[in-house]
Amino acid sequence: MGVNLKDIAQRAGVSLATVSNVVNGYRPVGERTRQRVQQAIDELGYSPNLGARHLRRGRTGLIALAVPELTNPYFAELAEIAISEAAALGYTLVMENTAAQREAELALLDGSRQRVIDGLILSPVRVGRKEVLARTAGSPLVLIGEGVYDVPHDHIAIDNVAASHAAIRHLVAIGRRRIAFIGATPGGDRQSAHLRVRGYREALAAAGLPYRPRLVARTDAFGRLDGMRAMRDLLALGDPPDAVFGYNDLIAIGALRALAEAGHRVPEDVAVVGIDDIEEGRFTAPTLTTIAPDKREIGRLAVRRLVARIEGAEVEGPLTVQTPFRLLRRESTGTPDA
Amino acid sequence: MGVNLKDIAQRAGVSLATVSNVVNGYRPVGERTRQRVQQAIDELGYSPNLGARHLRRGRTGLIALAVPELTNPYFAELAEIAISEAAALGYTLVMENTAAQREAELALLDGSRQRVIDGLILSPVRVGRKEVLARTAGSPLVLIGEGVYDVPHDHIAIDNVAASHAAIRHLVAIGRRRIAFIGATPGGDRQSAHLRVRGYREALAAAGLPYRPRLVARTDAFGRLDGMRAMRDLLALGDPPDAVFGYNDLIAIGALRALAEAGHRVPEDVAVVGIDDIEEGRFTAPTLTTIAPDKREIGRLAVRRLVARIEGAEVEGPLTVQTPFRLLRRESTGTPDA
DNA sequence: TTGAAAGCGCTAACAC
DNA sequence: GTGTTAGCGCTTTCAA
Repeated sequence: MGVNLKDIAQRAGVSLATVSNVVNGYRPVGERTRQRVQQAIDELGYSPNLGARHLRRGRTGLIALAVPELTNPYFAELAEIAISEAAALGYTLVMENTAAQREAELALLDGSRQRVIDGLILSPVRVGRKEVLARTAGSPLVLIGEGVYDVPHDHIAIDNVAASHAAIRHLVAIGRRRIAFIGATPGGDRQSAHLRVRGYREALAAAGLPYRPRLVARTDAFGRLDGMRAMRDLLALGDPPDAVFGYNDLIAIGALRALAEAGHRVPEDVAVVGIDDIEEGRFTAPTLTTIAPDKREIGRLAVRRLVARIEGAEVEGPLTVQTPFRLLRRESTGTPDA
Repeated sequence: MGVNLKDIAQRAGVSLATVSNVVNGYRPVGERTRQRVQQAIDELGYSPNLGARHLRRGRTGLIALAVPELTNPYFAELAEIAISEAAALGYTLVMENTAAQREAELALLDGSRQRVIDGLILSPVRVGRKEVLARTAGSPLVLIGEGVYDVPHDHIAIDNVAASHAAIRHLVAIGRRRIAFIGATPGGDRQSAHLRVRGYREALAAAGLPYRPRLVARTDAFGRLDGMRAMRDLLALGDPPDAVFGYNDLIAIGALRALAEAGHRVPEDVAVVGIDDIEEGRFTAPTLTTIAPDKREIGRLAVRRLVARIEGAEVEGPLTVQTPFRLLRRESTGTPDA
């Protein structure tokens, strides 16, 4: 249907190769020839058939970003950044939704889809080191977020333990003593949940506060509903917490809701902190204090690393990059930043 | 790099065509032969090169979903549905973010990208009938959401006017008289904003209430921040509203925030209604009354229509499909559903 | 500086 | 039921 190289070559009275060279600049073309070709291209409205180009080059120009839940604003915000970065580098980004399913993550790793995409950015939650190592697909892989360590792939993440420390230190600094954590995982999954719990425990210890297992609430998933339910359970304890640190902002927002329903004041009765800095947290009542990862940095770095690997470029620096984060104090801990 | 048809053919001692037939079922293959081929496929770990297949078939297997903002949960939720529906039909869905930019929408319509994708689902906000008609790209187009009418393309949307009616009727029914609208557009863009304003005016008239232009707040964009600012302005009026209808849930949530900051009670002083039924609205304090479009229906229908067009199937029924919606009463209008 | 031509891996029309 | 083969549109080597 479309106009192709041959049409242009005929119209301009040159060979296919010459047209290709005008389009790709693979080797020099005489000025007059180039003009004739360019004119033909403009007149006929040619644009290359990327499928054919990719077949020839052995690449598709597609990279995938696989996230456990697209409806988590954190991933939506990350996706928006990654999409534009990929476009800037001449790649098209395909979104995959693993729905936090182990099979979906394995399928991605093992490349049932892999023949179509040149590389994969994966936020793993149900697979670990072993599964990543067992990967057979040959295309580059960049891991983001969760903690699958000691694998021969690029990995972009914040320092989860340090992030927890920062959150807990803040809560301790405003005088809280019974600090709960919501979002521990039942199984061995969600490495980052383990890391965040570890940071929580370490920070409690550093502050001289006791670790109370009953204040660590497990959840099956990591959405608002999970946070709300867990908070209700915590409030039902004989001696409820005076602060809550959520695995992520959605959980913290769910906790805010449960607290409001139960008539507790935030932050007076209970202070709340999350992680992710999703926009929603700036509009809750009260606004949500959070640990803000540098999403722009994560999204851009992940795409750039992946593309560099695909194109065989040298990548300097270590495989694992820890991106910075900041504590954003807002109303839910009573001490908004300026 | 990968294993290809030829490798399998050699291994199994058959021709390329036979292997292709085993894989695609284009024509029958003898049972014994099929087994030998299947064994070779399993042993060598073959999976077809989709690029080559698509080149041959003249299709890429890619469809695009272009939305004005991926970080609007409405679109994220819609995308999640569309991605899985596309996968079920054997297509891969590519997300495009137009960022509500006219140029981005035009580029999509006119197919600078079009050679790679088999079809496009577009939520237009800055282009109208004329631009859609001027489209040169030949691949199928399905419009969702906004009101670009009288064009020869499938269009899936809710009845915006009727949705407004439902919202306003509800507010009138609970005794509100000074009902504001937030999210009118300055220029000629966002057809749906015009339609929603029209529904608002019609419903006011039907209820015998005066139309007060000062209660219609314009916004540049349609996020939480826009809603918050507009609400602040409305509150600064000599005679502020006793109810607010937001163009969408994000705007309504921004309005909630402004009301909370100003110390107004919702719904006692001001009732609030949005449109979209994003999950966030179930967790705000108070929870948000909203008009809930059937996102699942919209997402699935859009993908199915598009695929049907791509594959040249007969599509019955009219081009424009209006999907159902429901009013979900929650705390922000004081009368939660059961 | 330009042209001719060999495929990339696959499908489908045409043979047998 | 199976094999042979001509391309899909493009890039890139080899020649001129």
